[in-house]
Amino acid sequence: MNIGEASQASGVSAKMIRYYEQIGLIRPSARTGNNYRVYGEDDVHVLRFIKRARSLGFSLEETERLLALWQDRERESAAVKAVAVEHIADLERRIADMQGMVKTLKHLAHCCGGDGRPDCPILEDLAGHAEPPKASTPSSKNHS
Amino acid sequence: MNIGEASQASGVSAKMIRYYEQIGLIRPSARTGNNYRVYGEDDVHVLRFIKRARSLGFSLEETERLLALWQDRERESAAVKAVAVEHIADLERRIADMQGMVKTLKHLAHCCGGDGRPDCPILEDLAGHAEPPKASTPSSKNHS
DNA sequence: GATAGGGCTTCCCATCATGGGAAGGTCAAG
DNA sequence: CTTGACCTTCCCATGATGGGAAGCCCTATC
Repeated sequence: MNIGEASQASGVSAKMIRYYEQIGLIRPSARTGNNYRVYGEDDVHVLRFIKRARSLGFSLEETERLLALWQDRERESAAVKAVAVEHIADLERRIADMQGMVKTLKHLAHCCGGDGRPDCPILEDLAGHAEPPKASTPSSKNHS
Repeated sequence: MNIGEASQASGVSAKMIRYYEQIGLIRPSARTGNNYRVYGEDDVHVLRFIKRARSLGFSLEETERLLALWQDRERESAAVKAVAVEHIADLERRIADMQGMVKTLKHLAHCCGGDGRPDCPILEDLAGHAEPPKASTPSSKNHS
């Protein structure tokens, strides 16, 4: 199997497969005479494992740990669970942060007329109790 | 005011102040004879505005738009609200994504014994219906 | 006056995971 | 033999931030 076929079969882009190899997440694959990478079914399973882990939000580092545990027949499921639980906590922290933002923003947006007038509680919040400066941003932005 | 003092006063690191200047988010400040950047109260207000916007999750690009609107006396509050509303939608999308992950992970973690035995539904989920390969990850990781 | 320390300057590099694209080799079909 | 679709490596970009080096400047202390 070529890298393109492995990519198709696993859903991981060829670019990423090479990258994973480069950072040592997966082993360097075998090569054919023309220097093409060759993959087998096992490799595709590994790639799918990685893809699934990524889709659950695990970092590549965590994915590496999970991959190692997967291969270890002597693993204790507690070790796997620990990785998952920590990740859940991280996700929940980030969710809470974003929910805080949403709450504030919704309140401000609710209070904002959203009409043709310039008065805007959103800007007032961002500004604190300060007046806008005369010209603080580069007014002439010739970015072509 | 030096950059260090402006940093103190605004809560934005000196490094970031220079960066914001570099990317054109804020104007290049005046300089003293010794080439030090000098800031005034207005600059600090702008930095605080940026900081507050960032803390609400706005990207620097969105922050730039908000900053421009802040300075524009002729703005329509609808324009500001539009930026905010779009950002809220983005946050809610990301929150929903993460909540999906959390839901799945919690279920899996709940089903996992978390004990000394190797059986683990978390790994089973990640693996699909595949068996772990003999050796897919670099086993000897001499990363010092 | 010399020296030490702290602040400032610029410049380069690292993060994390991914994509884009160039330059060049290889293969299969027409 | 050409064309097109692969593959290879290498470099660059993203977004927002931090780390750190080399070198200049100012002030306080001895």
